[in-house]
Amino acid sequence: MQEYNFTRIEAKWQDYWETNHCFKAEYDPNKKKYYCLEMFPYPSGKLHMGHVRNYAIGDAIAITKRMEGYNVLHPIGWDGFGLPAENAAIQRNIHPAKWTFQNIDSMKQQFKKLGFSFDWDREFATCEENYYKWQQVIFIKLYEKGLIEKREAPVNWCPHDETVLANEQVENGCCWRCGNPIIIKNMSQWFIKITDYAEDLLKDYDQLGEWPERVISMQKNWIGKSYGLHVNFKWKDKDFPIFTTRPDTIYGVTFMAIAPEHPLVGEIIESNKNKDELKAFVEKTIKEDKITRGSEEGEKEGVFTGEYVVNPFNGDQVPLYIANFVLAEYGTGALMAVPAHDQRDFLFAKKYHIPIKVVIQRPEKDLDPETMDEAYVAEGNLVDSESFTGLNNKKAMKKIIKHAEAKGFGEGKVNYRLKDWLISRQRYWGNPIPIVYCESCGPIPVAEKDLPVTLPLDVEFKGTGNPLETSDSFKHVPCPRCNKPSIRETDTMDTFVCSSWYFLRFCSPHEENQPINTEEANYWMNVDQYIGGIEHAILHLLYARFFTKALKDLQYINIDEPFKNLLTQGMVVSNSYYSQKIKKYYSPNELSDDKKICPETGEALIVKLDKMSKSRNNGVDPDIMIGKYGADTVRLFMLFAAPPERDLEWNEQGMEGCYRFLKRVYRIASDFVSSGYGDRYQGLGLNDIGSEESNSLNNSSANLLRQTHKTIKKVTEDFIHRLHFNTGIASMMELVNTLNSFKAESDTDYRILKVSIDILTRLLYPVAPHIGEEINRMLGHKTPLYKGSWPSFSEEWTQDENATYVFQVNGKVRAKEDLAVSLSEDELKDIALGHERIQQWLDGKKVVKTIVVPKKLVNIVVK
RNA sequence: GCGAGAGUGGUGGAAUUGGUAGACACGCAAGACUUAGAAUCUUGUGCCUUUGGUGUGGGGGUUCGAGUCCCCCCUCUCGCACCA
Repeated sequence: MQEYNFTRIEAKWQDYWETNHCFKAEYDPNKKKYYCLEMFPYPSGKLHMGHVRNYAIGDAIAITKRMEGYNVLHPIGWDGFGLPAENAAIQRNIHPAKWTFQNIDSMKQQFKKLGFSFDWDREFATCEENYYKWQQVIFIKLYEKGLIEKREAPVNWCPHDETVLANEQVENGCCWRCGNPIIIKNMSQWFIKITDYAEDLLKDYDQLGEWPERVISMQKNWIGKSYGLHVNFKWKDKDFPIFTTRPDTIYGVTFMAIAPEHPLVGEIIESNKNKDELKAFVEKTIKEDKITRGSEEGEKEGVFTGEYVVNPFNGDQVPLYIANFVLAEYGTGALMAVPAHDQRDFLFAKKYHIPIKVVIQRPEKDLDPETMDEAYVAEGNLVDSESFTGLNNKKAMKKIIKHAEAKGFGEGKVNYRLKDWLISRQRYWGNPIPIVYCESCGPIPVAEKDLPVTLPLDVEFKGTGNPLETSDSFKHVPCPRCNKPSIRETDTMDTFVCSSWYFLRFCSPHEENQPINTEEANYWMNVDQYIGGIEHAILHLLYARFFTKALKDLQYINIDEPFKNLLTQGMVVSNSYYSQKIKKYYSPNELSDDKKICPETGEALIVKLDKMSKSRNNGVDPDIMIGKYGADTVRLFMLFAAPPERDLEWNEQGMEGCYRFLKRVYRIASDFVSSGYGDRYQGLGLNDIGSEESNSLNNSSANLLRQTHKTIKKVTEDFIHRLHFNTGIASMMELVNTLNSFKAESDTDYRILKVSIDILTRLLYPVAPHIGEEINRMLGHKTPLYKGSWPSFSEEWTQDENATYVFQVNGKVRAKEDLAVSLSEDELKDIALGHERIQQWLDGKKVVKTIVVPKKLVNIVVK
């Protein structure tokens, strides 16, 4: 018997796959395609277990689909631009490009050691000229189409990373990357008009296949569509527009509120005698960070401006307040307030003694501003609303909007919470925005023949300011149109732009004349299965959906949605051990066996499950695990321990279990080979077990044959239809348990054994490919499994001859019996009723009813 | 507050259509082999007062039968959150 030597086996097959380019995907319109893609990694330097899980899932899918006969595209590349490279430059004086490519090299080695079936011939990094050049071309096309513009706006500025951020990249008022609070600044910046596509983004969810409900709901939430009335109030002679989703309450407006950041604020407070006081309030509020202002507990504050605004519906003059809770970026930055029917307005009115006017009365007709202690927000009939009085408030909405439209002071409007995507970044290690500013011509795109605009080397990384500003050779260039000395844009693009179309470039990565080869992209797209972390629910997934739509409108492709099916895998988590006293996370290896006591202070440590990370000191190094157990075991465990969408708890003992399983598989196969029967049955397949032969089998080989068919059925269902690898693997373990105790004696037994091991090998291949190929070769197959086919089963052989019937009395199990499935309902009934153990329970009772469920149970109902 | 998801043995998890709850694995226990250990193998393992009772967060309901369907409640995780 040979030992399971994973080191030798894995090196051998990895070498074979690489040398023979086994997973190279070829464009062939005559073949049915399958595009399997995992979110490409940021080259941080080392793979972590989260990566291993992500790619183990994707690879299992890719391999299965190949075996099913699809032409599979399974590419890999690198999200090469980004801030960590620049930070490394500042801290360690290494150029971002060098740092990035070194990291790519080492991660690539790790990928190879894991044996993933990527098409390495399509590999690229977004920081390579041949990629970012084409992104600059796309930028210019979008710019020329009016989908990109530069404008002055209040934007999110991260003082720590010294760059602006898109709305999507601010979490709870903090930078998504470094976690420091952001501040709002007015700056002139580049925006991509994603808002033009808000409606398409909402509409096309129905083109998607399997997407997690929560991702869609998060996106819908983010886009934030609402219907309402855009109406012009009047301040002095000026229009004072607001947006409301409650036009039915328009006659109940008793004050107006405006955001402190609103451009009209200066003018409004100009003539006030308490001007300085008002100014102080505005400045104080703007300075407060977003978290305080946005929190629920945050006090609602405002100041009266001394000005009045006129309601165009009834001519009412209502006081105008500047209030801290009004958002400058939503709607028009000002709002109408109806204290009687909006809780926030109600609290504000009470605080500042503003009148309350009821315009919706509930059926009891008892609403009275004097006695109300909260706003009435339910349905009712309008009162005090001129010609609309008496109408149900919901029905009145449309009529009120129509009225405003007829009178010309307002219109029905759809409002979105989604803002345009701010893509400027004041950083070096990103794709340069290909624009030159000329004094006479204005902003001019760089000519395509001069692309790409490359990143200069004569820059300094000082840790303050944009390093590109320090490069004279980069900044000072002639105008592309008139040749006059001009200044080049020094902002680079948000790295999320790079990841918004990489899946399209994978379809034709070597295309030399355009960003995307339309024919090939139309063949491969869309991505049939996309796999990645939930953290990109809004960011990357929304941007990529938008980009796909915009590129369709530029006629590069003919599809609306990039990702047909999305799988968001859970995190890999493990226990973290935290000492509160010395504020330190311990690695499990530093602790004694019970892991609960701090070795330095003796206090009880805080133990909890956390996402694996460096900062919590609870990470497990994939390299060490691969060295100890082999890539197949590591991959198998990642798939076996939990279904993909759930968080996976790291447990090295679980790894041991998977390792034992593979060793057992290997032993069974090598025992068979050394039995001498291996050679005799070369080429023998499952379907070669003839029906005559199969009818004359003894019990144990008939069982094995049946279980083999059943395992194919189960694994097919789990791997292909449900993507629940854990249960498919479990059923293979059951088969192995049977094989383990199977004693082959006759020639027929050996034939069945051979076929069963063969099938097991093929089912195992997607989740443990090295050992799969090795055993396949050991069994004498000349064709490697990567060219093999997915096994099929015969339905007939998945059916047992006998089933364990449960006999119940009044729904309680009282007896069990193995019986032939061919028995009729009446026969079953008789057997159950005549059963000794059952009769005890029938004694003195009357049988009311008997239920027979084929192959399952007989339930006798008695009184 | 709104939205989504989850709650099953000592642990990870299974039960796809209402039909034996706990597959598979870990752990644990006993045993075999061994001078001993490691490895491997065998057997057992929800709980209890065991011819039986009880059990899928809690309470009710539908049904011959509920982890699964319906109603109410509790807890946890994630996302959004003054969105006018």
